[in-house]
Amino acid sequence: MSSPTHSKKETPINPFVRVREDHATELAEDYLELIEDLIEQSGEARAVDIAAAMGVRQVTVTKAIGRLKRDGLVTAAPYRSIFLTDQGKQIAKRARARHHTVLGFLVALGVDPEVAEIDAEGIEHHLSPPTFIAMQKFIEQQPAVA
Amino acid sequence: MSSPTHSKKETPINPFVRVREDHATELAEDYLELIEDLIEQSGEARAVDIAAAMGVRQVTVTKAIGRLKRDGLVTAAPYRSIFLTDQGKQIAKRARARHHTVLGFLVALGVDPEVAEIDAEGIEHHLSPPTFIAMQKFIEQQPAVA
DNA sequence: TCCAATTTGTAGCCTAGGCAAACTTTGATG
DNA sequence: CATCAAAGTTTGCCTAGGCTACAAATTGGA
Ligand SMILES: [Mn+2]
Ligand SMILES: [Mn+2]
Ligand SMILES: [Mn+2]
Ligand SMILES: [Mn+2]
Repeated sequence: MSSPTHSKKETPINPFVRVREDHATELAEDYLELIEDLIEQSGEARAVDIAAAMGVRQVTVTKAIGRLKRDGLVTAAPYRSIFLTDQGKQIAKRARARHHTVLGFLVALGVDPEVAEIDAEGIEHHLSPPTFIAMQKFIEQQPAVA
Repeated sequence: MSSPTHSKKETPINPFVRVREDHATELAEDYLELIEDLIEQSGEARAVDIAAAMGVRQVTVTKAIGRLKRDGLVTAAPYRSIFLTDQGKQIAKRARARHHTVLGFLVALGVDPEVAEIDAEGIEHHLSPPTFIAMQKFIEQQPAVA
């Protein structure tokens, strides 16, 4: 047969549909990356610290963690800190690499690092592979900053 | 007095808070731009066309238009087409200019125009003024494509 | 040890933004 | 000018992701 019935996920042609899909996975990616950062930095990820970093209330974190648990991305026991599953770690790793690249790209473009950090947090979820690759190439082609 | 009590809107320092704010205004911007496009192209903006363009059902458009009406950005009477208020037109104009710049930037970066169109639809809502200006400068500095 | 501050959980509320199903209005056409 | 298909509305439902208020558990310090 030509053209397999199911490839991977049918990339939508409609830009607005794509944006909605991007947003559906956004919060998970940001949470997972943050949880890994907290474990790295302070030894564990507590809801209170996640809440402070995300700028939301703890109860909002609790509900989000519940969804991540449901989706098999974290493990969490009551009154205990939060851990990533293998799948969660994979997503966190990719999210971090992507974030790093977008940040580097914006800085290479001449944007102040503080502003770049803020904008990267939103932009990073809306990049097709070709756009991401173009950003990587741009960074490489940049002459090292003096 | 030094530092006025209220400036304009207190730009948040927390990237995640900024992203949430960006998303809160996103749908309005995209709808308004689209409505103006439809009026330009076909003489009027009908819910059925908005729905097709956005990739949602008509009832979803109806509800969204209700929010835009509530916020003073459109006028709409039952079973009639939709019009922008002056405020709605302003937002649409800015959104279109911004969209155009982001698209041009991605193409200048070497991204295929079709892909650029898709990615621009998400990226455009997450740009600080300095990043936007950096994109404009990059476009200008680009040698004209042969 | 114990107790009070911190942290987490629970209950209940809200808005945005999606959907399907059924009903109503409009307007083109015979 | 009656009909009927297309368009729009209404109703009711859902999930995500916010919030407050209050209850319960944990834990470090006296
Ligand atoms: Mn992000
Ligand atoms: Mn976004
Ligand atoms: Mn958009
Ligand atoms: Mn747009």
